[in-house]
Order: sequence, then structure tokens, then C-alpha cells
Amino acid sequence: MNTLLEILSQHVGEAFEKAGYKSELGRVGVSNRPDLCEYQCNGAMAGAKEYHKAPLVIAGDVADALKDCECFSFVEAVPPGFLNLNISDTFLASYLRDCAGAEKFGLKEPDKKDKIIIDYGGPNVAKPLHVGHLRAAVIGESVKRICAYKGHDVIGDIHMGDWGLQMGLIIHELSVRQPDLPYFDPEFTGEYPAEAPFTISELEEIYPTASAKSKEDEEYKAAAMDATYRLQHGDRGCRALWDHIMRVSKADLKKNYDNLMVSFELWKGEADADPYIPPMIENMKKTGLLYESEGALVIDVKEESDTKEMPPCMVLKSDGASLYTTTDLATLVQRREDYDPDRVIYVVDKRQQLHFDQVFRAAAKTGIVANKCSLEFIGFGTMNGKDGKPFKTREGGVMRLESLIGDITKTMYEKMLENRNLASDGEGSDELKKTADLVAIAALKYADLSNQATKDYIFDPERFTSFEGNTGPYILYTMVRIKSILARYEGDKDVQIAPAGNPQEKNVQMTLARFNAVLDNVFDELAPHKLCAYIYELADGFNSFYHDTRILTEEDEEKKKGWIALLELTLSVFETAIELLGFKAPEKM
RNA sequence: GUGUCCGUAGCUCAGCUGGAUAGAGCAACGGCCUUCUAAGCCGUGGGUCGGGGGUUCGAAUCCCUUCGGGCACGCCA
Repeated sequence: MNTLLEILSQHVGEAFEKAGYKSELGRVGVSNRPDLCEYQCNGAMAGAKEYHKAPLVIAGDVADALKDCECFSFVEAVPPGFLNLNISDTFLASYLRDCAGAEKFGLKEPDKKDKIIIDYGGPNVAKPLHVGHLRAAVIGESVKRICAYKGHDVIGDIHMGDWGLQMGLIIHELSVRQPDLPYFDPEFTGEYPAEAPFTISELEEIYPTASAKSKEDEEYKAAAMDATYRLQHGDRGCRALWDHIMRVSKADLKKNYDNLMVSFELWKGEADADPYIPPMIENMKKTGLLYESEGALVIDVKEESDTKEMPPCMVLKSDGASLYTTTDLATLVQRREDYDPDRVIYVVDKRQQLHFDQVFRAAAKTGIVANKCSLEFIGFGTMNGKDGKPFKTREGGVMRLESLIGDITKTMYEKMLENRNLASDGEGSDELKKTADLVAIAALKYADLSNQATKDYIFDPERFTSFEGNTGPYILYTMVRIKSILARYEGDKDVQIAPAGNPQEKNVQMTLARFNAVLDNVFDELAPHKLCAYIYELADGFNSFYHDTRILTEEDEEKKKGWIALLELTLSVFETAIELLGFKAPEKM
């Protein structure tokens, strides 16, 4: 169905036409002066030149033509040529009933269902997730859900870092620590043990230790590189160890992402792309676009329209080894073969912008991606501490995602205990802990998503402990209030939204009526922060209404039913929105 | 150096496909709980939208310029 603004614009456009002007001038927007009117149209001013008439005259003509329009309860032309409009209460209520009855609140299905791969996450195996991984996970997950809701076919790919020197380092360090393991015995031909010879916490300690050693000890480093080489060239023992590392590490990653309510349809990594590299290079050579520069194999990706320097894209290093560009290109080959996507969206740190520009161009030039396929880059900014520098723990280290979530959850739990003592209702502490988890995740994700993705933002854990104002918990709290009323309501369940009886109620209704348009906009711009801004506005408006209106004690049954219907729609809009943002609301707080 | 992003209230941020008086939250100050959850509501104070030019009936928004900051710029990912 059409959005409310489209419908209103159509009516006003017809009025323009009736008055002798072109209908395109009739575009209606939400008023930026709510004290004067609810909606406005500025077309008269835009058309003044063309029709050689004073804007106010045009606006007046249109206002006359709108006299009998059922949509508006008030139409006025004011200087210098604004058209001020108020929507009729009954028209608004009927639009909302349509929304409530429609699929997805009247959000239009896409003209064409696209297959979209979203590449986010990018964790390295055998290394714990830290706060730097938070943004990719949180934003990527939300973007994925938004695309899926719009009606597209979406595949989320975690794209792990699982194939470089880091793996060789771990394997070599293991051979130092446990030289008797069969993996290091070239003579061994039997079955390797099913159990991994390490736990995840050992793994997490092994990597940094090995990495440090390799920086000081040349011999050690050479051995690690040798292990890397053996792994990549099919050494049975190395491969078996790699399998163990992957299994242990994936299980741990999955647990952590689950806690964040982030999930992936695909658990591919760099290793999966590796077999695609040699044939890809061969095919690229056939295009004649590859050439040797300073020993490396590169491809020019400059374009005439470039205002900036665009260095050539390096495809193979001078020693013939692949590098991250190679892997990213090969991954695109693989994706085309497996899925033939229409869009591939990368949710990655914005510092990689240039790299992806090069990869995208090289892929297009060499025909690695289909013509129909658009490659898109959503670069997110850095999470900084209060000092404006990249976020660190108080000790100056990198903060693990787990401890961050743990801290916030603990604060939540304590806060809830406090509140519960005052309310003195007896609820089990398990229930309370679950709620604390939900609220903590909402706080964390909302804080991230409500900022524009592309900008750096100040990440201040102290702010998470206050939970006031424009925060995830505020949204959840509002929802819990609604749920509480709906749970107590015992009247007739067959309810319908009624024309608003007061300004607060009308405000909520007008906000709800925008939801389908907001969803479209959020999808078009892949901008979760706009969805945050919207639900904050809805929560704000609702809380005003809530404060002034006693719903359950209302004696007029019809009025009460209208409100219950309004609450149901509001709640369902909230539920949908936070689902798209990637968190959930508890029943109580 | 080249490119790119950013500069809006004391702090953190919206608003940027041009519209009327630039909005929130936090912090400060003042009210509101015997009544559906006070993680709430209502109110007050706080701004040369970095500076300067231009386009326009109209600019935080578009263009130019300047200052200040972040980031990236072939063999790490």
C-alpha cells in the first residue's frame, strides 16, 4: 500500500492540477512547525517562478481546491506561500487500521527480489572477539535483517580470518609445547585423535605467545612460516590440527555471537577461497589486464572520473604469494559460483575503503562479478574512548567483548534488584538474570546502532550504567509498560483504532502512520540509526500519551477499545523495529 | 603531499535529496509517585551550526575558499 505521505501528496497534487498547476508541486511533508500544522506543502513557492505568480496566490488557489478533500480537517495558505495542513482524525484512524491489517504495516514488496550477501564479522579464529568486532557484528546483523524484512533473499557470511601466518604460528607453538603429538610425526599414517589437544582458553593464550616469540626470534618465525606453508600445501598433520583449531574456535565464536543475537547463514573463511585463487589468476591473465610492476602482479583500476590517486590493485605479491586482495577477489568468485548474488554488501571498518574500492573495480574489470551484481561498502567508524582515541580498557589493553557484555549485564542486574526491592514483588532471580541479559544487549546494540555507522563514535561504558533518555532500555521500558496494560486488559478483544481524542494520541497515531515509509527509507539507505531515531520518537510520544491517559480505568468502553488497539499496534511496531535492530524485549523490567 | 570524512548547546549526538523560530539525550536548575512500572512525565536556562565568500525568494543543508581534527594512501589484514 502507499505511504500516508504519498496519499496526501496525491490529493494535494490533484488540487494543484485542479487549480491549473502541475501536480508534482503537491509533495506533502511532515510539518517542521508542529505548533502551526501537522503537514505542509511547499510546492507553491517552488512553482512561483514558472507560473509568474506570487507563491501565496498559488497556495491560496490550491487551498480552495482542497476545501472538500476528506483527508484534511484544516487547510490554510500562509505567507510567503506555505500550505499548512491538518489531517482529519477519521482519515488518519482509517489509514492506521489499514496498516494494522496489512502485511508488514503496508511496506511495499520490492519490485524484484534480490539475492544479497552480507559480509560482516571478520573475526580471526583462535583470537577472542574484542570490542572492535562489535560494530561489524551489530551493524551487519541489523542490515541483514532489514534487507530480509524488505523481502529480499539474504545470506550473512562471517568471513573468518583462518588461513594466514597466524595459523602457522599456532601450529608451530603447539609443536614446541607438545612435540610428541602424532600431527608432527611425518611417519604417522593412522587416525588422528578426535579430541583437540587444546581448549579454547589455551588457544587464546597460544596465539599471542607465538606472535610475540616470532617477533623476537627469527628462527621461530621461519619455522612458523614453514608450518604455514605446509598447511597450505596439504600436509596431513597440519591440516588435521587446523581442523581442530577451527572446530574449537568456531564453537567459541558461535557462543559469543549467540550472546549478541548475531547469527550467520554461512561460516566461510579465507581458507575456503584459497582453492579458487589459481584458476582465478589464470583467468585474469587471459584478460590481458594483469601486468608486472615492481615484481608483483597488479591491475590498473584508475578511472577517468577519479579525482584522487588510485594505485593499481595488487593481485599477487612479488614472491607469488596471495594477499588479502587476492582472497577477497577469490571469495567473490566463489560467491558467484555458489549463489550468483545481485548485491554483496561489506560491513567493514571504514579504513578499508580504498582496499575495497580497488577490489570492486578489479572484480568488475576482470569480469569476476556478474554485471548485474553491485558491490557495496558500508564502512563504519572507530569506537573511541572518552579521550577520543581508540577504546581501551582502564589498563590500556583491548577489551574482550565477553567482559564488556558481562560488565553491562552485571550493572543491569543490580539496577533491577534495586528496583525490585522497592516494588517488593517476589520474582525468581533466574528470571531476573535473563531479563538483565536482554536489557544489557539492547543497551549495547542500541548505543551502537543509534549512531551513524560511518562516523567514529565515543563509546563510554559509564553512560551504559545510567540508562536514561535515548537508550535501548528506554525503548524496552516503554514496551514493557504497554505489555503490562495489555496483559491486564480483560475487555472485548475485538478492537479497532479510533479517531484520536487528544493531541498526544494523535501524535502517536501520526508517528505510527509513518512506519512503513521509515522502513523503506531505512532499507534504501541501509541506515539502522534512522530506525533508532524513529522508535525513540515513538517511545517519547507514547510516554507522553501514557502519562496523561488512564487507559484501564477508562469508563467509556469504546474509547478504551480504541486505545487498546492503538497500544497493540504501537507494541507491534516496536517489536518489529527492535527485531530489525537485533534485540528483544522482556515481559517485565 | 594526494585523497577522503568530520567540525552543530558544557558533553554525546540528530537534522544535510534547501523551507517558517536549528532539535534530542546527558549534565544544571524547578516541579510531578495513595491511581496502568518514576529506567517515567512536565518545565527553565544554554547556540555567531568552525571562519569567510557565493548561488537562492530562503542555506546548518548546495558551491568555492580558509582554519582545525580523524583516517587512508602496492607487497600486513
